[in-house]
Amino acid sequence: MTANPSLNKASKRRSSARPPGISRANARRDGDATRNRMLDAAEALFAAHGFHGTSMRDVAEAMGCGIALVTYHFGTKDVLFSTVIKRRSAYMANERILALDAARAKAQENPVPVEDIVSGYVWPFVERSAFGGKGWKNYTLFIARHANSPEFAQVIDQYYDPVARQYLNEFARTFPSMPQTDLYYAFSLMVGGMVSIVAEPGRMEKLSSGQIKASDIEAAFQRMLPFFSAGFKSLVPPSN
Amino acid sequence: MTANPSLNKASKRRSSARPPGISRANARRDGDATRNRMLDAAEALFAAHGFHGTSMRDVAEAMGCGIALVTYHFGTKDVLFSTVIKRRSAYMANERILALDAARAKAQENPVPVEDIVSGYVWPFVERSAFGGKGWKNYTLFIARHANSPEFAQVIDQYYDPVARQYLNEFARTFPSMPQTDLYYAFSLMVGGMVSIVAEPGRMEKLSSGQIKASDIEAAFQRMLPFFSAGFKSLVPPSN
DNA sequence: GTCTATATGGAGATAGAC
DNA sequence: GTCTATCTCCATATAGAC
Repeated sequence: MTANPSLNKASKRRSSARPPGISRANARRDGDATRNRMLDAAEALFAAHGFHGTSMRDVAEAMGCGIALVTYHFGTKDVLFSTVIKRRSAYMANERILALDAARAKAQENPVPVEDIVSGYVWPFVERSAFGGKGWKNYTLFIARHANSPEFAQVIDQYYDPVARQYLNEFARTFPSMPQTDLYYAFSLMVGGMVSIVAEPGRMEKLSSGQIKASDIEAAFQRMLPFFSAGFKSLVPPSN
Repeated sequence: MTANPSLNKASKRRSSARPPGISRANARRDGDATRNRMLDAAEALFAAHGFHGTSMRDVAEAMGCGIALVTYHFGTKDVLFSTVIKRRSAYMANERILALDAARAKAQENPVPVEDIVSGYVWPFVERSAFGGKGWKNYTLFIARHANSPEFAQVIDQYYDPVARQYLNEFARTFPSMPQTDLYYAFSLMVGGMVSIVAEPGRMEKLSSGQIKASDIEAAFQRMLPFFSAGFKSLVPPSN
């Protein structure tokens, strides 16, 4: 539930760090730290305005540097975009796998309860959105914004499909009588609902005339868990 | 289930139509027909590449005309965008209201079954996506693509909120013991799932290794209906 | 690793002829 | 109602100095 170790290595000094005693502190700065700040800026801008609504200039301006530095570090806008996903997807994949392993261990020989499978997939996303700080919040908005666009979903799925397949397999073990197609539909409805509810905190507030606190995403999870679990169960064919 | 009467008025001649016997058939064409073809082109392009990924030039090129004609008819890109929504939202709103009225009449004094409320809201969207032809298909993709982006959702909601509120009220009558907030969460999960499943037909095919026919969106509805209905019921507080 | 300068093309919007 | 021409600005990406 804490920061991913694999993310921390990005803040370590590289072997090509400048020798001590160099006066131009701003000139030769640490490249990895710069790249990370650039990813933060791009992540926030992509989340707020989308891929096509964000320019390399916008990223450079948010960084307080020239555009050339952005292309120096990432080459093209597409690489910058996919690197934003790559940076955080490993952590989420890991959390989801850990949750699945724990659920399996708890269930022992029995089928894993659907609530535990749903929770294992949904909670890491919701938890990071609510408690992961500004960076993770931007990232979940980023994902929500691009998830329904095939051109971007293709890039996103590249990082999320392997874990999604493991979860689909676990759902299949819990619901052995359910057709594969129904499992895919249910899984898709779950993911679509999950990302949409994280997408726009202010939206539900408007519909509900301010009854929902935008920051209270954790409360949303307490509804998603029974909602999705019951949804899965509803597709179990009647056993004659 | 047929075309909305309010859409047909767009194809009527305006009083400023050209007098009979004019030779330049291509020059002074019918403005409303042109506007509609332009909306078709913009709708398809916005659906495929999003607002920021589509240029006025793209729309003009798809039309086979100059850019000036697009700005002549719609002024700005924002107006073109919102007009795309406006053109079809009235039909959908009407279908949903008719379905709600029918469900109420069927239930008489009793609470309307949750399945009928869910169906009344979801079916018109799914039905148009599957059977409404290329224009409606593009429109549902258009909605799915922009639904999770606050800047666009604001424009979309402007046309959909009134009917959404009526449905929320009906859900509240069916589930009188359910807190309002839970109703909003459930409604949001339903809408998020609905649009995401229509968003990318090819996506589930990939996850399912081709077991789902992309065109078979109606089959998706048969899963959505029990899934969402069970989801709503799962949030009913236990009655002591 | 970071900068300035630039190459090349596309963006939204308007003017005014027909 | 439609066209050509154009204004002004911004896009991505690169070259080369420091």
